[in-house]
Amino acid sequence: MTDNEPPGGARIPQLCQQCTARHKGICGALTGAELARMNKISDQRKFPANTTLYGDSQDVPYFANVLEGVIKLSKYLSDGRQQIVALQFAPDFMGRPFSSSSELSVETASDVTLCTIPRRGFETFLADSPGLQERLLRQTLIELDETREWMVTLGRKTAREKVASFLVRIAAHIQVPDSDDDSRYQLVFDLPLTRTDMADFLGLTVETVSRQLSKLRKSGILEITHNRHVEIIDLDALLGACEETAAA
Amino acid sequence: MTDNEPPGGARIPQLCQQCTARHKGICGALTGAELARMNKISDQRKFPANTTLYGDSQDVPYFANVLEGVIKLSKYLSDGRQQIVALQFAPDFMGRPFSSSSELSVETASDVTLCTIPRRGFETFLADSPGLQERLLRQTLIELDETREWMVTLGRKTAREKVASFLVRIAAHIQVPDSDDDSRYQLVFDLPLTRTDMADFLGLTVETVSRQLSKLRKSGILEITHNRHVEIIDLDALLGACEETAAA
DNA sequence: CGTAGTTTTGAGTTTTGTCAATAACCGTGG
DNA sequence: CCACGGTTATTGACAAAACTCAAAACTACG
Repeated sequence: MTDNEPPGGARIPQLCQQCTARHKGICGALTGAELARMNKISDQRKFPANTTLYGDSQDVPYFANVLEGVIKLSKYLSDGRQQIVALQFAPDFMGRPFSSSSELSVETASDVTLCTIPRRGFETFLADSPGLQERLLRQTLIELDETREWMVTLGRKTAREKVASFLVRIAAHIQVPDSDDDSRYQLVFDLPLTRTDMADFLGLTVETVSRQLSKLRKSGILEITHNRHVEIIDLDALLGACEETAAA
Repeated sequence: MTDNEPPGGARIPQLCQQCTARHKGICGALTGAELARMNKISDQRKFPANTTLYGDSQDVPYFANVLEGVIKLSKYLSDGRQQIVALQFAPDFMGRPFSSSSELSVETASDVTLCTIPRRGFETFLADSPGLQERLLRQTLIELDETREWMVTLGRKTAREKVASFLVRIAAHIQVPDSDDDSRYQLVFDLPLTRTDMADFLGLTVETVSRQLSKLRKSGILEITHNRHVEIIDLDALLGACEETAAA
């Protein structure tokens, strides 16, 4: 592929063409020319699992599209209790424009590839492009919806329902390398979180998470090998376990 | 005050001038001319406590600024378990542009005054005014921050900490009629929620909420009369009770 | 193979939930 | 002003769910 700019300046950069985020992510709002400009200031970077990208009370110095892997956003109480408040999967957009008063810690849960964009550059960009701003508003509203959905899980579900809901959530969002299965749920995947992280996402203890997983395993709903590798055997039963009716 | 339009068309409508939302709410982003246009299609309306403004899975047909009172947004599980996912106080903006896939029920918790704007009108407005869109994005991001903050309460705090956190939250947000006290927290106020609603916001049962309130009362941190009327006696102790360290 | 880190399992305790009874509050009408 | 009925809140006794602490099993990796 040549690098010649066509007269209109609307060529889509090579890098962005391959990028998953091109279709569903924030960049989908951009014109070819804008993409080219964005591409100039953005940077593809890889991080190993369990890297702290950014700690408390500091502004993240860049925005990013998650291209691969899972990011966890968490909050801490002063005595160390932790709550994971969001997981971000590809092609989610990561970052908080207009600076954040909320103190969040941003860590990679698995190996992660990001397309990073320096904060400053992105914010001028945002001011120029109403399309981008609308896209960002839409994505933020969706995140808000999902966060509220998870509040129901945290506040009102039992340990069993929480664990089942977590597995379903992962099955719905995770990307499995060379899987041609693009149905609604992945039935086979590796958990991107340790038991401790799962507990911190679900508002439970490690032991409770482990016990509930064991029960799901023993009742034949799923299989777990090597701690992380999950196969969902009975999807309907798992979906049912996300919200069990008292009666019956 | 005369009603003559000045040459520039930038007069601020009488109604909006008085409106609380004028300063902090969504309308602060508007120019005088825009306010006038918005004012033509908006409508001030009062609702008694415990009115369902909008039920599940329907789009709210209007947007609104909350001028007075408290709105609760809640979600239900199929067996009736309820979780309140947000409380909206004046001058919050209420509504979900671009339609919502999430099924929310919107009810008044107290008597409420709204400045309503028909959905259609607001959305064309939004498309025209980048300032409004940015304002909306900012407010949505703040809501997301607050929701995440509350997730920590739901997932990781004890019953006592939850109840204390709730009281502090109310003290920080509620408007008290003819109070000249504009400090950070109102020390005297009426609870806008029943014990049942408090329980549904905190992920607890009514009985647990009641017991924790009794304990706070008996330890001299606050007084409660007529069920709803709260006086905070020892604010520091209450703030401390929001996040208690294991040690000690 | 051995070691460090994770996960699972067990036993006992604590917190919170459940069920049931009592008490307080609110509006209405005598 | 007080009595009444309906609703809402409190309290108690008990049960269940989830947590804590401790030990054993598994996994990954040198």
